[in-house]
Amino acid sequence: MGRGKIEIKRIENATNRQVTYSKRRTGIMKKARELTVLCDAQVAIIMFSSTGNIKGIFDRYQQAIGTSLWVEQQRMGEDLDVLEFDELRGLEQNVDAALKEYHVITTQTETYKKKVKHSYEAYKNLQQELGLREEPAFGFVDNTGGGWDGGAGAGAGAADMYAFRVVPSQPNLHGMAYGGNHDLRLG
Amino acid sequence: MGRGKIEIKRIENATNRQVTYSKRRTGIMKKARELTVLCDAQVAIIMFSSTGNIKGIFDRYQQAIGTSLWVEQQRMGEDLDVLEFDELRGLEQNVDAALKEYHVITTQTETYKKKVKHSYEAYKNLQQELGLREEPAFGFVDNTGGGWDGGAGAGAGAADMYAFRVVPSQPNLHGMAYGGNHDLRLG
DNA sequence: AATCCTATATATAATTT
DNA sequence: TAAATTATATATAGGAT
Repeated sequence: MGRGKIEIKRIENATNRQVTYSKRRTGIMKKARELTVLCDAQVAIIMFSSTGNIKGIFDRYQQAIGTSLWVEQQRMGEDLDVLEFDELRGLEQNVDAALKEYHVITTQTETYKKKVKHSYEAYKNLQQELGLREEPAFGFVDNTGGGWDGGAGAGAGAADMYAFRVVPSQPNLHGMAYGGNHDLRLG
Repeated sequence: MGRGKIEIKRIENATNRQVTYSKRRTGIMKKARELTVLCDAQVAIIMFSSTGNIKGIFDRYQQAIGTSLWVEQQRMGEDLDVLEFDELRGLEQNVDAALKEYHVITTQTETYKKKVKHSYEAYKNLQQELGLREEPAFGFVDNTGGGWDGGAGAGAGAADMYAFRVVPSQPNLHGMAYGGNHDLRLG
């Protein structure tokens, strides 16, 4: 897709890798946005690039907490970025941080909202039937508020934004309380 | 990108919409897979198409529970699908179901695993500092098991799979127990 | 290291099978 | 309908700024 054909294997040169990441990320996000519009679909994309420099990360962190750890945009078709890093903690010796980028693209319709609600109920049932026992450590969150309909009657075709972030813990699927074993010792 | 140029707006014809969804989904997944390889990045994509017929959905559901609600693949660069639907529940009148498709593409390195662990710790701290209070309803889950390193020493470059699914609830960020108000009444 | 610039590689809309 | 085929629209690699 360019002047030359490239083999799909890790780009060893860090600069080139970052450039390619940036370009291709843009491309994927564009396509995802198109898909949401064309097919009335919901697409959520989370990308974690393994590159990124500490200065840039720290700058973005400061900017982020300037408002909130959540950086939300309610306009449809916009991207959403949330960043967090380990520099902040300083509890380990690792020097270069993970730059995490969260992107969510979504189209929200009343019809969809209903469907999600139904699936949610169905899923709860399935969990019981299957007796799942995993204790997940991360959480995909719906930040639209307490309920599925957020406010008043809500006009058809209203746009909402779903977002993702890392959360500290979750109960297991049988109602266990928060506070399990999360001693994340390395090696 | 085809015989004719199309305008980026909802495709009204349901058949065409589904065809386009399918084709473009394949395209996006391919690009995401390439990105993970080229840039040593982690990319998670979740797509919810609003179309899909009941028969096909039910077939896929049966296939899914034939093994597990989780359909996992440990090979790197593979996709992951988890499906659930509201036909199963039948608690509402809605006829056509939401077909949900979860796709996760990931490259897992020891370095990355460390970074995630650090970010996780950092995030916990930030949450306390910011006093976040949201009670998310969905969860992005890490299904690699109890800890970050799953087993023994673990060889460098080992591939793990992160997956996403809907979970029934989460505690808030201050340690509240599972079992809050999740009465999802519709409008 | 971002942004612009093309030549080329890919994705895909329309069409055919 | 679904799958293969193409003509065309887009994405992007490599280069210049």
